[in-house]
Order: sequence, then C-alpha cells, then structure tokens
Amino acid sequence: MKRTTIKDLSQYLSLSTSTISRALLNDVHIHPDTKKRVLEAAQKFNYKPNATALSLKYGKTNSIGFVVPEMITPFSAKVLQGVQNILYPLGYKVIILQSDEDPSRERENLLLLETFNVDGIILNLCHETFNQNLYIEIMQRGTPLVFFDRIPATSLDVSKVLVDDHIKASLMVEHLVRIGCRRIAHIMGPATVRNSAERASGYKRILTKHGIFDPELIIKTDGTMFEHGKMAVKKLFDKKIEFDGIFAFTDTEAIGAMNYLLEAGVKVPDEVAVASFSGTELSTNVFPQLSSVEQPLEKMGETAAELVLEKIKDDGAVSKSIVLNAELVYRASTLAKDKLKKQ
Amino acid sequence: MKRTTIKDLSQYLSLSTSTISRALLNDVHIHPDTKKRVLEAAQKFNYKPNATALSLKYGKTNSIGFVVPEMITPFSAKVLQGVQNILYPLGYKVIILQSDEDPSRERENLLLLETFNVDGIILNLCHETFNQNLYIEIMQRGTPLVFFDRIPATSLDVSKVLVDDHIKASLMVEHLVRIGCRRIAHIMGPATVRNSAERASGYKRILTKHGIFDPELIIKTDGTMFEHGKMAVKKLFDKKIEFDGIFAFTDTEAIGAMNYLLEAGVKVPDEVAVASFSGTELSTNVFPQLSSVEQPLEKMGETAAELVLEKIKDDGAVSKSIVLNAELVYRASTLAKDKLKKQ
DNA sequence: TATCTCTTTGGGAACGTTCCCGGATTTTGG
DNA sequence: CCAAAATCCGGGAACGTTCCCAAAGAGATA
Repeated sequence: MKRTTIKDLSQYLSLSTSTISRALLNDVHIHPDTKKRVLEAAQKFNYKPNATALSLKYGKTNSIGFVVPEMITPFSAKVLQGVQNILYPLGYKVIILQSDEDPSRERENLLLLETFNVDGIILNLCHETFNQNLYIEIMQRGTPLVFFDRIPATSLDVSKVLVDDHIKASLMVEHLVRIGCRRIAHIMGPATVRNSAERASGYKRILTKHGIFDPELIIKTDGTMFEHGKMAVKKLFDKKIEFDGIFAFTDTEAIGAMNYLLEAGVKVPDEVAVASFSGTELSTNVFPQLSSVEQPLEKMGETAAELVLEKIKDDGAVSKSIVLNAELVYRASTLAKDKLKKQ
Repeated sequence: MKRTTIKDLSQYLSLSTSTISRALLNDVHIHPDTKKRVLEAAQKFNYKPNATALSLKYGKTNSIGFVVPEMITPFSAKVLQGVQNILYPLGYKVIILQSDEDPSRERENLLLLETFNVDGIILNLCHETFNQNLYIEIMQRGTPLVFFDRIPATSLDVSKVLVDDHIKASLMVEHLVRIGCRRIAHIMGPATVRNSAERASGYKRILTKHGIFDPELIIKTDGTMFEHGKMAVKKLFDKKIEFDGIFAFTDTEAIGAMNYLLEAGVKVPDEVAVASFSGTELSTNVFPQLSSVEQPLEKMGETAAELVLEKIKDDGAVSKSIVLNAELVYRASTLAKDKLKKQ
C-alpha cells in the first residue's frame, strides 16, 4: 500500500515526470487536456506530494522547534497555542521538546532539533547562561533562535519577547501594600533565570520604599511548581517568620502556597493575601480566585512565531526585543481587609 | 554558513563519498588510517548527517504524530511525557497537534500528519464516529494509528490503551454512597465520546443498586474544562435540584464545580462531596484535595508509544487493546461525614 | 518553401545519503 | 612464484521532487 509518487503517475499516463510535475504545479507550459488527465489520475490514486523530498530539495523542513522547561502547567501550553495559531496555517509543523528544567537536557534538545533540520527554534530557557555559547553556535550555523519569557543575557543579540517583570512585580506588590499587608513574603523563582531577579527587585524596591523590607521574607526556590510553593510556606512556618501576604513567582507556586496555608487552617485572604505572576486560567480556577499579573501568553506565542518567521525569511533581519503589556487583575485572594491579627 | 555534507568532506580529503560514508558508519571495509582522517575532518567541520536525506532514502521520517483534543490541561501533557519517555531515546521526534475538541479540525490534523510522512500517529479522539472512515483510510495507506483514553467503536481493529471506565466509575460512586451521600449528581462528559457513556453507566448502576438513582441528577456537558464543571453546578442550582455529592467526568470539571460551590458558600465535603476521574496533579493541588480515579497517564503514554512502535516495525502486527489499572484515591473532598442537612 | 516563434513535452541534474558492484592493490597459501 | 583471497576504494543508482535545457511539432511570417 505504498504512497503514489509522481513516477507512478508518469508510468500510468505514459508521460514524463516533468509533465506531471508541471500539471500539479499549475505551470502554464502545459496543454489543458494533459493537465486535466494528470489531475484526474492524481485524484484517483490519492497523490500527495512527498514533503521529505521537498525538504531535501529546498533545504528547509517547514518545521520549527519549541523548547520549554516543562509542559505540565498550562503556561507553555498557552504560549504553544499562540505559536500554532501563526504557524499552522502556513503549513509549518511544531516539534515540542521539554527540558525538565535541566540545562544539559536543554542542550540535547537543541542539538537534536538541529539534526532534525528545523527552520527555526522558539525557546524558553531554563538557565540564563549555561547554554549561551550553544545559542550563538546554533545561530551561526544558520538556525534562527527566538526567546520568550525567560531570556538570555541582554548582551546576546537575539529576537525575544517578554514582559516587564520589574515594573509589573512592583505594581502587584504595591497593591498588596495598599490592601494593608505589612509583612509580604516573596516566593522567589529559580536563581538561574533572570526573571527571578527582575521580579524580586521590583518586590524589594516597593517594600524598601515603604520601609517594610525584610530579607527574611524572601524564600528562594529551585523550581516553579505547586510543590515549590508549598515548600516555601513550610519554610516560613518552620522558621516562625510572620507574614500577612505572599507574592509568588508563578501561579502554580501561589496555588501550592495557598493550599498549604488553607490546609494549615490559615484564612486567605483574611490572614494572608496571595498574589502571583502568570497568565494561565489556573488563577481563576482556585478558591479564592487569585490576583495575578496576567501575561498575554497566547499573544506571546504569536509574537515569537512572527519573529522566528522574520528570521527565517531573511537571516540578516535585525533582532527585535518585543515587550508585551501585562495586565494586573485583582481577585479574591487579595481582597482589601481591615487587617486582623494573624497566627 | 552552510552545513557541511559528506560531499564537502570528500572534496576536502580527496576521497569518494562512499569512503566517507563508510568511515562514518563504522563499516569494516575501510583502512583505520583513512577512517581516522575522516572522523577528524568530520569533527573539525562539525559534520552532522542530514536527517531529511535519510528520511527520503529510507522512507521513514522518525517522527510520530500526537493528536489530542486539547493541551491546556495537564492530562495530555502527562501522557505526552510518557510518549516521549519511550520515543525520545530512540531518536523519534513527536509532532503535537491540537484538535480543539473539533472533529473536523482533528481530520485536518490527521491529513496534515500524513503529508508530513509521520511513521505513526497516537491519537486521543474527540468524536467517537465522525472520522472513523478516515482512520481506516489512513491505516490502509500505511500509517499506523494507536488510540488512548478516548477510543473509537470497538468494531474497529486498532491498537489502543485505556482504563476500565465502567468499573472504576462504579467504585468511586460506591465510595460516595459509602460515606453517606444519597443525592449524587453526575457531571457527564461529552456525548460524542464513549467514555462518557461508560462512566455514566457505572454511576447509574450503583445508584440504581442502592435505589437512589434519579435521572435529574445527570448533567450533560459538551466539554471537559473548568467552566463546564461550573456550568453544571449552576444548572443544578437553577433547577433547584438538591444534591450532596458530585461525581465528575474529569478533574478539571470537578474543580470547576467545587470552586463554584465554594464561591456560593457551600461547604466541601461537609455539604457536598466531590469526586472525579483523572490522574493529573490537579487533584492534589486544590483545597480540599480531590478524591479521584487516578489513571496512570504517563504509563498510558508509554504504552501507546510501544504499541505504535510495534506497528511501525511490523505493519501486520496484531492489534492490541491494553487495559491499564487505575487507582482510587480518597482525599479530603470525600471525607466520611455524619451527614448534616444541606442547603 | 524556408525560417522563426510558440507551445508542449522529455531528459536529466540536483538536494544528501547509503549501498551494491566492480576494480585495484595487497596479502595469503601452496 | 602464481593464483586465490582479502582489503580498500570509487562509481553510480536510488529515494521523490523541481526546474533548467533542449527538442519536436505546429503555426505564423516572409
């Protein structure tokens, strides 16, 4: 049950492969009758062009790689959605690889994509510097690389799409202060990505401004999942550090933290308000609903896809850094309160 | 900055492409010195074999398609994880496409994968019968198809991996009865997939056995997301139907329902117990934690990948239906209670 | 009628790789 | 020392497609 090829058609119709090809490609140099015969035969035998052969001929595979630290949370899934919105209608396929927050796994993934001959790569990195040289090499070897969310050192000349972590974090922390929090803890992201530092610096700036900064309130984590949020709160409890608000690096961490609080009998937001930084629907699908910086994730994916297409079309295209706006949405987890004494 | 090919190396070393190829492939018919020279040159110019050329030559692309109704919830992501556990080490790439619960989109996806020449397809369908003929055609044209979770009509001779929906649903509903629920609502899955009917029949069987079945308590939905769970509870409220337990088709629906209840001031599990059918980490990352039928999703993906590999190796391989076990895990959302009067 | 142009078709190289086949050289065995 | 065998290498086809080039035939023009 082999797939029919142009050669099959040429034998069936006693024509050359050239003629078949011309008929299929709407070439003008062909007799209408011949064209009709070819098209009918193609229909009859369900001819479909062999994409692999075309890839070989034209040196492009019409595929792009999408490399993310994980695919379990809706974060990457939302971005992917945007990427596919753009790429799918153009006939591109997307190959997805997960790095499991492991830079050496990320390295393998990138090299694998290179052997796959992808036309471009969209990447959310898992370590700011570890693979920096590899990024440069890959781009030099001709595969465009576009970053989103977690980006490499600014010295690298690459296209990227991001939000202003510092500003948006500041605004959300400011909100926590406004509703009456005075001991705001920060569940900080992994030290290996710059967003962690950016958001933490926004947090620190606001608290310092109000004279309520306390380094004890920063809990460092080495991941971004539910359990990391839980562990962070556990640490605060263990160290008997008092707090009445939490600003978390991601919504998964915020939710992990919140559930841990609820299970410990702590009321949210009455005793502890919780806010996060994200953009997935998780924030509206918990109780109480979560205040968060809503990044336009789908838009982020679309933008990244457009940037990589630009680079594919013209490999000399100037690199762009696109900063998307993120919206602050205040929900039940940070309801204004006449502060009650906690714990 | 073109990639180096065997031809480049052959010119550089004044050898034929045959010899280069032999050296690279560890052929025995080659002089050790020659081999050494070639390997060094390959290293020097960072030679990497062109996967596209190999695909063309061998008629296989070393890629498999993964088609799912959606990728936003962790469900598909967990299965994908399993798929990649098996396929990644073997050098296969996975191409992921989302059907958005739309059968005609699913159709497009399958046809696209066919033009991509994937070696096999792993599919979670979104309509039991709509694309049945297409499945048959695709398999006849030589691309093996393996199903998981939502499977086609049993008359179709295909490999598939699933759990026993009826039994497991029965057991979970039995548990709800055991803890004291008497008015158990069922948030039923989409009518277009057989799992919905299977789980609903388990539900119905148990309630009938206990003489507490009431058709009013079945709420049909046309999706499996948070919002469908919410809408279902809203319907129950609107119709003023009393209930003290919920068995939901998925954990996302269960969580949507639970949050809606909590926001309405209904206590879970005190007034309404909630149970679901799933296997993602969402069930342990809500408050209260959710009792659910935990499907071994990663295992499911691994099994599906193995099945598709079998079919790739030998297209006459006999089709298998593998039924995986699912574990019932009881958590806080169905704590045994001395029933209080509700609402 | 001879030449020119236009239309339609076929031949074949190219993309990068493997592998079969045959040829040249060296080694082995009697 | 000569034949046979082993070792090593190059040529070229094949995978499926496009596209350049050439050729054949028809029609047009002088």
